[in-house]
Amino acid sequence: MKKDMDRMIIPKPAIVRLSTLYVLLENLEAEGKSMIYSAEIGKLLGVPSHTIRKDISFLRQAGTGNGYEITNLKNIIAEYLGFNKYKKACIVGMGRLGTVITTKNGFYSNQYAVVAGFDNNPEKIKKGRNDMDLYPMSKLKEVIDREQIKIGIITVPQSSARKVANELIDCGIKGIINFSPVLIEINREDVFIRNIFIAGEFNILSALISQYENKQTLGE
Amino acid sequence: MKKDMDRMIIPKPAIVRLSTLYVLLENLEAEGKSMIYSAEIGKLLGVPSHTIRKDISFLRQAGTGNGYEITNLKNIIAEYLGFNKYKKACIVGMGRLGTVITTKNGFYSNQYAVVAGFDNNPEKIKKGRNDMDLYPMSKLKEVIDREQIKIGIITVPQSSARKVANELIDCGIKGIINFSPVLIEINREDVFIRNIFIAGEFNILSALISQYENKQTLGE
DNA sequence: TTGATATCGTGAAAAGATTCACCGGAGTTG
DNA sequence: CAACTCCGGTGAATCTTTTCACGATATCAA
Repeated sequence: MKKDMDRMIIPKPAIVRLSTLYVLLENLEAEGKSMIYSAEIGKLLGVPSHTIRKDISFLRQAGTGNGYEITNLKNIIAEYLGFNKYKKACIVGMGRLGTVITTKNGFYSNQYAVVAGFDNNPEKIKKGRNDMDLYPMSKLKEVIDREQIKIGIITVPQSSARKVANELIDCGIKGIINFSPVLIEINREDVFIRNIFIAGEFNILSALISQYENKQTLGE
Repeated sequence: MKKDMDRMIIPKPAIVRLSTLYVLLENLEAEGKSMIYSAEIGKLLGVPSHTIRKDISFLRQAGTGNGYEITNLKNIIAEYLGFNKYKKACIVGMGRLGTVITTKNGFYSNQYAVVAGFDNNPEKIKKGRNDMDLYPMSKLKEVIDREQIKIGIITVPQSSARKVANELIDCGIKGIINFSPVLIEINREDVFIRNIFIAGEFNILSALISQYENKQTLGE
């Protein structure tokens, strides 16, 4: 029953899709649904059903041939992709955005826990409005080590984002979600950065829309 | 001097990179820098220099052979990708996240304007704390038509996200930035959705980190 | 002007991701 | 227990994207 033996490398886009699928399955499970078909998933995710089947087939252990059992599929994805390994995160920058993001109001899954918040403004770390512990920046390494945190969120202003990113990496953080509108230089293949770049999203949409329009015009 | 004639189709990932590059160039320009090399850009964006050169070469009109003039490159990208076409956006959901995102605190580029905010809670649209006009949901179509808005931001709770997305699309919106933690069904190729999915980002990082670790273990 | 150096631009090769098409197993029906 | 239908699984074909390698062009110094 070779499980780890032939664990192949999954295309990155497939990882991203499966990660999203996982959240979808969580939602469906909460709604009380128990089975789902590839075609249905595809519709919900906006991708063709064969893409879904292929993605799932990379896991090499899923279905029985007739639909997917939601809880089971969810667990297989979590296990295969290692979701259960790194559940703790910390956040640097307790301004308004940082506070909103980490408030348990449904904008982040309760599967993960943001266990520590940092800011170098003492005022910001006084307010006990959050569900997590707040610390000054000087405690960064201590807390990350103690809590074994591997994921960091950056919500500091532009000017200090890069510095903070480097500090996090030095403290052993392996994954960063960056909300600050600045690009972070990465030159280590063992650290992953997800830039959530609101200004960039506008540009991307703008470009996609007008590229689509051009295509239409050319085609006619 | 055929410009539009041989306008080729640019790979989507290249569009996304160029869109990000644009924001980088804005930053650099603001810092007073005037020239930049592909290697430098690559370092800042975390991609190899040849990828940058290739991306820029899709534009077919850029360099002189020795570095890029920042302002010029910026303008070429904007022109080619149509950034100057759709600058107006609206936002639905004036809760805390919606308010933070649209506050001019540096989290979104001043190149775009969120000109209207909607909410169906009359309380939320009373506070004059924002820089934009606020309306009840009933005015959606009227305002979108009048202002010729093509981009919409969704910051409503999970339960109504899908409904809101459909309403926006019905009103003629062509690009959506969705912050709600729910997947939106799209079955129109003329509407583009960018899901900013915080819970999903955690999963993705978690998966990338553990996939990396597996690779390391296998390789040794 | 000439040579040396640095950097871009791009066609072609390689790698990577998606789509296709068909096989086979699981339910279902009579 | 066939026969039929519906789906998932997956190798192979196709399509897309990235990487490579090298010719061409600009810059600078002497």
